[in-house]
Amino acid sequence: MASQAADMTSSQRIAESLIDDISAGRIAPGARLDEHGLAARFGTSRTPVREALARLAARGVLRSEWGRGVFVSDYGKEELSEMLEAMQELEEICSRLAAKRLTLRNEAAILSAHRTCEEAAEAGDLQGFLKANDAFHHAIYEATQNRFVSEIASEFRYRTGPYRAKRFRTKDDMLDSVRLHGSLVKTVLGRADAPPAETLRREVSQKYIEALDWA
Amino acid sequence: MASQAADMTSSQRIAESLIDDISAGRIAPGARLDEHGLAARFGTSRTPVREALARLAARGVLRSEWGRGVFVSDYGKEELSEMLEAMQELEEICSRLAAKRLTLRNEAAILSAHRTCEEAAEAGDLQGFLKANDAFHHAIYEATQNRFVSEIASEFRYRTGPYRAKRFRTKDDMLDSVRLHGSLVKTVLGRADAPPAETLRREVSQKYIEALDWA
DNA sequence: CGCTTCCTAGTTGCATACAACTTGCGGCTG
DNA sequence: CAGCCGCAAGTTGTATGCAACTAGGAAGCG
Repeated sequence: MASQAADMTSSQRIAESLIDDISAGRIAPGARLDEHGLAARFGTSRTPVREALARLAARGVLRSEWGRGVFVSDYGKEELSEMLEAMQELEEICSRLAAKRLTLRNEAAILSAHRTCEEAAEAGDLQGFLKANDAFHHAIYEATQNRFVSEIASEFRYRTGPYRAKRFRTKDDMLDSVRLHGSLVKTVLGRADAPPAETLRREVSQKYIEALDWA
Repeated sequence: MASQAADMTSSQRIAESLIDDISAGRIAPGARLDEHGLAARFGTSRTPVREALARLAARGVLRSEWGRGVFVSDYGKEELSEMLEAMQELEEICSRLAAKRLTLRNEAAILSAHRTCEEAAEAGDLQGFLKANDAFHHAIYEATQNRFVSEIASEFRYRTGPYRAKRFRTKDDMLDSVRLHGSLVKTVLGRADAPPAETLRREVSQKYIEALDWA
C-alpha cells in the first residue's frame, strides 16, 4: 500500500507507516502517540515525527490536544453514523462515475482484485482479504478517472479503516462482503447510466449499521 | 473566516493565515513559499512555519517538492475540470442532505447569508461578496447535519478558492451567482425529496466551465 | 479525614544550529 | 566556440537544546 520509495523524506516515511498501522487497526483509535517513542522507533529525532503527526492531524486521522499530545481519532456512535453516510455518498459517486468511464484496464484491475478477495475470503485469510478489499475499492476509485474524487474516497477509507478492520472477524463476514462486491462489480461493469447504487446503498448501509454495535 | 483564538499554537495561526491568503487569491497558485520569509513575516522561527506548510501540503493546498520547496498547488485545465466535477458532486450531496434535515436555524443562516450576498453584489463590493458567498455555502454545508460531508465540501472550497476568486470580476458575475443561489435556496428550503440539483448542476457546470478559459 | 495548594516529573512547542541536497554560474577542455 | 565539470551560494531537511504548559501526587491546612 505504502510505496516506500528510497528518496522519501523521513517525515513522509513516518507518516505513511503510521497511517498504515492506524488504518489497519494495529494502533487503536484513542491511543496516544508519544513523540519520543516514535522518534526512537523510526531512528530519527522528534522533528520529522512532529511533522508527520501534523500531516496526519491535518488529514483528520489524528487529533491533537494542546499540551496533552496527539491521539488517534476515535469516533462515537453518532460520528460513525455520519461517517458511514458520507462514505456511502462517496461510494455512490464513485460507482456512478466508474460505470460511465470504465476502461478495459480498470475492468481488469477490478476483476482481478475481486477474485483475489474471493480467494482470500474462502481461505479465511483475514490479512490477505483486507488487503485485497482495499485494492478492490481503490480500483473502482481509479476507474472514476477523477483524481480528486478518488483522493477523497481514499482518504475516507483510511479514516474508516480502523473501524472496518474490526468488522471482519469470521469467514462469513468476508463472504458477505464478497457477495456485495459481486453486485457492485455487476453494476459497474454493466456501465449502467441509471442510478446504480440504489440497492447497493441499502445493503451496505444495513451491513455497516450492524457493524456499529461494537462502537 | 479564520477564528484567531488567542490560545492557538503558532503553527496553527500560520496555517490559518496562509490558507486564508491562498483561498482568497492573495497568494497565486504556483507561487513558491519561502520558509525564511514566512518565519520573518510571522515573527517565529522556521519550525512552526514548516509544520504549517506540512499541514497544508497534507490537505492538498500546497505541493512540496523535495529539496526545492513548497508551492501553492496549481492545476491545469484538465485537473480543474476534474475538480469542478468533484465539487458538483459534493454540492449535490450537500443540497440533498440539507433539504432533508434543514432546521429553522440553518434556514435563517442561509437566508441571511443569501441576503448579504445580494446586497454586496448590488453594491459591487467584491470582498464583501466573496465573504458572504463563502458564508452562504458553508451555511448549506452545515445544514447537512453531517460534519464529515461538511468538512469535505469546505476543504474543497478552500482548494478551489484561488480559481473562484478570479472568476468574479464584474458586477454581473456576482449577480449571476446570486441568481444561482436563489434557485438553490428555493430547492433546499423547499425540502424536496426528489433529486433537486439536476437543473442546478447544469447551470453551475456551464458557468464554471466558462470560467476555466483563463486557466 | 477531606480539600486545597504546591511541587515535580514529563510532555509538547519553539528556537537555534548543522547537514544534505539542488541549482546556477564560471572556468576548463575538446 | 560548444559542452561538460565542478564549485559555491542558497535552499530545504534534521538534530539538539530550552522554555512553557499540563498532569499527578504529596504535603499542609481546615
